[in-house]
Amino acid sequence: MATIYQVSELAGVSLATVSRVINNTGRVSEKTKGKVTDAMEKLGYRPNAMAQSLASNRSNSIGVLVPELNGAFFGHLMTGVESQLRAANKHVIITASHSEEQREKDGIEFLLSRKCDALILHVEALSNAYLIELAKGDVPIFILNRWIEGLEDKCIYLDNKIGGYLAAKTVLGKGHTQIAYITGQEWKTDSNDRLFGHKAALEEAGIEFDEELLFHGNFVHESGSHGLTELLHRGKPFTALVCANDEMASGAMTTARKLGMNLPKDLSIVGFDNLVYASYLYPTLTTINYPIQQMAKSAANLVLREVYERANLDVQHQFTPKLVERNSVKEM
Amino acid sequence: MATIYQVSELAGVSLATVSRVINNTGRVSEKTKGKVTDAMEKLGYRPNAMAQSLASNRSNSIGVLVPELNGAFFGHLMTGVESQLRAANKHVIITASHSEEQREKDGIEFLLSRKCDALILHVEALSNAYLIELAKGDVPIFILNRWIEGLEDKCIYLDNKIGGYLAAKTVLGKGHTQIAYITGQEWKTDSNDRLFGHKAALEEAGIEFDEELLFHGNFVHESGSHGLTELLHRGKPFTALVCANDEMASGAMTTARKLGMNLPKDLSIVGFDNLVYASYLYPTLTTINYPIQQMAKSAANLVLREVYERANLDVQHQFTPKLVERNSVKEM
DNA sequence: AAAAAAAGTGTAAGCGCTTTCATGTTTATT
DNA sequence: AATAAACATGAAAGCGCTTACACTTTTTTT
Repeated sequence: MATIYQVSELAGVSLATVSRVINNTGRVSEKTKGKVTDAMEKLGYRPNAMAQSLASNRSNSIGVLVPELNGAFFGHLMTGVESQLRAANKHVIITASHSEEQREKDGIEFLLSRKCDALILHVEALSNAYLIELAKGDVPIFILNRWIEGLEDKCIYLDNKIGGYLAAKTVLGKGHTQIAYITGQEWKTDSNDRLFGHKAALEEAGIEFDEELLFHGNFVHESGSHGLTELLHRGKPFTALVCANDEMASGAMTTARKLGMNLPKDLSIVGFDNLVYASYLYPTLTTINYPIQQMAKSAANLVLREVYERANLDVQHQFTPKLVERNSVKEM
Repeated sequence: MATIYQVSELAGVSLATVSRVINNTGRVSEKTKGKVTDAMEKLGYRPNAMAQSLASNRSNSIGVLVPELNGAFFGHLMTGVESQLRAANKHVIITASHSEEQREKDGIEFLLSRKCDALILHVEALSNAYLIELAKGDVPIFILNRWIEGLEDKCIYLDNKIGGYLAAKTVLGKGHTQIAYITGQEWKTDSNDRLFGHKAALEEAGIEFDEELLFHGNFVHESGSHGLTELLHRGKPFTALVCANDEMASGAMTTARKLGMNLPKDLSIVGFDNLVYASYLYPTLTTINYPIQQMAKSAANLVLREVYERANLDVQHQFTPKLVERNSVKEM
């Protein structure tokens, strides 16, 4: 592999000049630039990213921490970040944390040791205090899908309350009044905000929220199944079920069918996230769209702007979810 | 950030000694090692990965190229690779190519410029010749989901022929004789192998393969929809439809339902891949399991063994798909 | 107890680049 | 034509680490 030294020799200029043309910094005459690019071409020269990083104290890499590498949701997140950053010739180092506090810490430590210029984090178990402390360090961090007081300008998040409100409104609007709800983990703000929105819509409609119609799930398919079974078992009637995410909604659908229910005739269901497969289900699932890819792009742009001083990048901090109406809610 | 120099000073030893304890190379007495680790601890020292790479000519990073970052299939691939490599304190740089030849080349070039120690590639558009040439370069490459003559020991792949055979056997075994087939792109070996297996099973059963019952899709949801519409339109009757992957199968299911068909009563369907959502569909989809995560782990182990000289790692080159029987195929 | 081998540690030369500062060369200004 | 400003280039000092080699000390062998 050719080095910058060989390029400089072939071009008949100094190292410094070659470096200038590589980075497009400082002044170089057109003529010299031509000689250098020719030499680079001829040698098939490719700068050594490690040496560049060491010398410039920039690694041009951005660490990304997500709970899982698989899963439709995080797939879109990664796609959004990677495509945007790659276009700027930066690269992403992705690692998974499985939503466990220790693994989230390890993941961050790992990315930090890799000398990332910035971190984009989708963390759930770590406390606000920890993140605020982390943000004081040398490496800028940006937080996806979470709002933290004091770190507002580092956060990109969705208004889950409105989402929860919209979901409830949908079934309410179709005349349902007996509405069950399957929520996610209590310690996740997403869960709480969605539930908060749900309750607000209920209250607005003059319907009292009934704890008996609430099941505490954990955002995975199975918990949607268990949830419906349990709710049915409690004996309190309901005509609609809103789930805090699509996965649980699909779990509930599977179980409903197993129990011989006819959907949406016997039960209306709405989800949250709008995963790809929401429209593959039967009936196709009415849900709340989570523009995660777009949000991830915003996060990438934020990094580009704050860390690499790129201009004219459009960054939006708060996003608003929208209803995606399909066929899983029937008119009463 | 503390440097190795400060550690050596605090510990009262030389740089070389500190380096030895960091890397666990060469000999260091227990006593000295203790002093060094204490000093590292006290300073919160974290080696600068860039400097290490530059000096050792090892980046400890492995490049991974996949068509998409989202999508259930590649999610599992990435999970398999990342978890295994991360455990070995290596890190992965993931980039997406969208199955286009130029972007696959660009992706590889990009990873190479990052000084990856090895590349794990899931490429589709690049020719065998190109890959064979690439393999001659300095950076070892490993190929996932493809078998290339001359690169056998760099490849980890699935026997798609058996998979196609199994899928056909399933419907055949239930008494179906009029079987339609939706295939993927002709230039993808996966498509061809699966179709090959399909035809073999048919032949074995004494059934002639009918071109009229074959639709050329492209592995995405919509093409399953179009496929079924078109096949139905041709007028040739069939009681079973086997699709070259689950995505197309789910597309076909959506359309079947839209046309008022009752599944699996009016049409039996089988897929391929066993994506997570295959069991969320209605009816739950009978399909062929693609152990991609396990295969990805094998690829990671292969890298660890070949590039980082780790021993005792279990590497399997060829995998055999298995049938996952669910409810989308009815007994004739 | 002397010789040989092994163990433990340090010195110093890079790895391939960026960047500051100095210097030489043009071009514009009066 | 003399002077100042702007432009173009090079020399050299690192960035934080690894590693070949040399050297000293300890242990083993005879």
